[in-house]
Amino acid sequence: MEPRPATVAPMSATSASSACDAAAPLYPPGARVGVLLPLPLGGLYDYRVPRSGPAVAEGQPVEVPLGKRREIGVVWGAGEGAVAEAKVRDILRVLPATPLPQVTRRFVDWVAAYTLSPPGAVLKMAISVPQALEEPRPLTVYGLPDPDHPPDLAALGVKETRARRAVLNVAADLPPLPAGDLAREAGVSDGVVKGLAQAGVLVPSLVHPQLDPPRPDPDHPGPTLSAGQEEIAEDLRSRVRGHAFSVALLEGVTGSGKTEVYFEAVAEALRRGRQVLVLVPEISLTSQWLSRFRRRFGVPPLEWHSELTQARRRDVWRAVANGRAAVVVGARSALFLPFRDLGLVVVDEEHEQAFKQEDGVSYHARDMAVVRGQLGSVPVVLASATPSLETVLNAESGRYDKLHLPERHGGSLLPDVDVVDMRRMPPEKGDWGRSWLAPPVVDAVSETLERGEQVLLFLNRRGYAPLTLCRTCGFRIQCPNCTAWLVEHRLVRRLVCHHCGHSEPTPRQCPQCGDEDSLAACGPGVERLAEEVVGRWPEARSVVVASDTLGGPLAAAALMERIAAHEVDLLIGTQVLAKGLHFPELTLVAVVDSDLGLSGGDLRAAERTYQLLTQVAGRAGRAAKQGRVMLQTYQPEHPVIQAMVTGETAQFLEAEAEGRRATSMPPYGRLAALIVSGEDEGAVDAACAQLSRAAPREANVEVLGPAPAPLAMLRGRHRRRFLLKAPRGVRVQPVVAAWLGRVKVPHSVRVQVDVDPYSFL
DNA sequence: AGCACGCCGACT
DNA sequence: GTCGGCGTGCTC
Repeated sequence: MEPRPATVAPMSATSASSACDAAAPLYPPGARVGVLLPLPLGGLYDYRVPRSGPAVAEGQPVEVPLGKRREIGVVWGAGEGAVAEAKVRDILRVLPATPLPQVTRRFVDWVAAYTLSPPGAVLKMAISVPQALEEPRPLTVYGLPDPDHPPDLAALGVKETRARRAVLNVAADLPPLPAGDLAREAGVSDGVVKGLAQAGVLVPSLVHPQLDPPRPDPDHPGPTLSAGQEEIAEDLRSRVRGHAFSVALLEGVTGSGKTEVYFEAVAEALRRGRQVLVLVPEISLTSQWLSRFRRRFGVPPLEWHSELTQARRRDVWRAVANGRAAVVVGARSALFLPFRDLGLVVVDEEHEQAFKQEDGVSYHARDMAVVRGQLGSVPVVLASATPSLETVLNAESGRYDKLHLPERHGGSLLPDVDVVDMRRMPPEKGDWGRSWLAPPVVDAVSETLERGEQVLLFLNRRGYAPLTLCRTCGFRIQCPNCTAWLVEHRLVRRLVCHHCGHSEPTPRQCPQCGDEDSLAACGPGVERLAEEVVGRWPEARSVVVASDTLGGPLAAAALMERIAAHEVDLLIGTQVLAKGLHFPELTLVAVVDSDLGLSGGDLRAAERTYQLLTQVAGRAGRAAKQGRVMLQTYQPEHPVIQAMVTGETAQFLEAEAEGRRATSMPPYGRLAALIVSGEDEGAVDAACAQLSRAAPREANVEVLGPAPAPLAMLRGRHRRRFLLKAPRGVRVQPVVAAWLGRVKVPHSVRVQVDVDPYSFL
């Protein structure tokens, strides 16, 4: 398998996938097979197919002995024969699950090779719910022996009571149900049901429940598309019909109806009985997306994300594997679900950084989605209002097809963008303390509220203040585990580290000099901004919306409903409010600190800030009313701010691309990062010295580092970073693999590889 | 990832 | 003299 960067050089076309792996090799009893275990082992382990049992297919989940324990693994191929015959042990058990599809297996291998991870670590993501591979546990359900005839209680010697009558009435109308469900329906305790079963009035039976989600209806009456939208929708439909790999960049400003357009591709896949995967950056924020899906297709899709219960994950995994799941919307890990017959992959908000997994196997879900599409001969749709530079350049080079939705659907206009130069119009202090809003913004907020419309004050900083220092001695409160300041969260009266989650009660005295009440908050967070809002507009109904104030997904959805219903006048929010939400009455968006993301020397700082500002701006004036955006900035001349004002996105991206080209940075050059970490700083440095000595000396490869990682200490581990730079055409994997092969670092030091690093943290 | 083996400090 | 710390290595 040739690992190649998905976004740089597509692999040769692969043969069309089939719904079942009819051609999967079978290994007869006695054969030696290579089994991939979901452990970081490096390769396959050989086992023997038991002589007493049946043949085993490639892809078959099996249980094998490993040392003195048992592990679940997957038959990956023929045995390699490198291990002494005497060491090879028998497979213990063939699991009652269908083989992992061939495309999924090839995908696991591909991702492992590309990310330089052990294949087992990738397999672990693909079989993340081992229970899904076992026989479903039978469930006892209770029903009437003959639904058409009410039971003769007297004949069975059972006294008729009100509660029993209720249960029997319910049982007559419903299919057999578990005792608890039946009791709940009847409004009694389940003892009544059990009692009736004991007496023989209700009869138990065993069922193997399986998730059978309602099929989304492609022909459910949905919203009507404009002619422009319809044309693009048809293009997408034909890709789905064509059954071949392609990548389409679906670009359109916020509010142009991208979602409804790609829903037509989803509908086409449904008509053809094929499965659809929609990747979204953060599943907890998709309540509005889900209701749009339900409006279009009548029923909700299946969800896949880390907050699902184990039982739910097991059921969804099985439903995907057996083809009952028609549409799955999920976070990046959904890529590794064992789709039986995938017909379309959509990556929504493809520019989002959340698609890049940083810990463990580090991969970019958007790029791997393209690979998944290629391996399965499936069209891929990348949707965004602000596509990433990588994707834009791929579209320009013709590798991806660009589909452009030009205007806002429904005739609403893009908002006006005003720059507020904070150097010339500084905030004026009020009774409530410091102010963070410039006078023109204050006026605009007042006017908007007077008109009865909604306002969003956007500040991408959680908590009360990003830094707390002592006025007496200058001490700054730092995280004990990380190189980062603790952030005061006044609502919960704690100082919190936003990197490792450490938190401690806010002290009354300075931890260094012991002075009472000397600690001063520095700079604003959303909680502090809220003080100003309450001071200035006491009668406005305001709410702080940040990831840590949302509560669970249910509470978040409820809040969004309240906002949409205009039960709130003034939103003070972080980036959780920036994306994909539709609030018709929201007409003014003020960005409190437009420059926030620009500092820090991150390769993609400007691009990201531009994307975030565009997304936030898109929240303004999405319905009939004209929206307005105000950007508070200390750098009004910065290209990002200028691009926001003029709307010249192409020009901005071109300048950004030029900068990357000049420095040979992605997407014009290739990067791989090594993150060396450990609790013992000396050991980390020693390992770095070794790595330095062994660094590749190829002419076209450059190695930078070791440098302290931007968070030099994270979660109590000291961190150093190497950055390997290579021209675009070079495959960095063999170079890095050879490099790592030349050094041997102690167990206590970890070296993580990040091919195509995104954040530089 | 587990789990055992193995070689140096504080306990019965 | 043992119990146990976790550093190193192996598991087909």
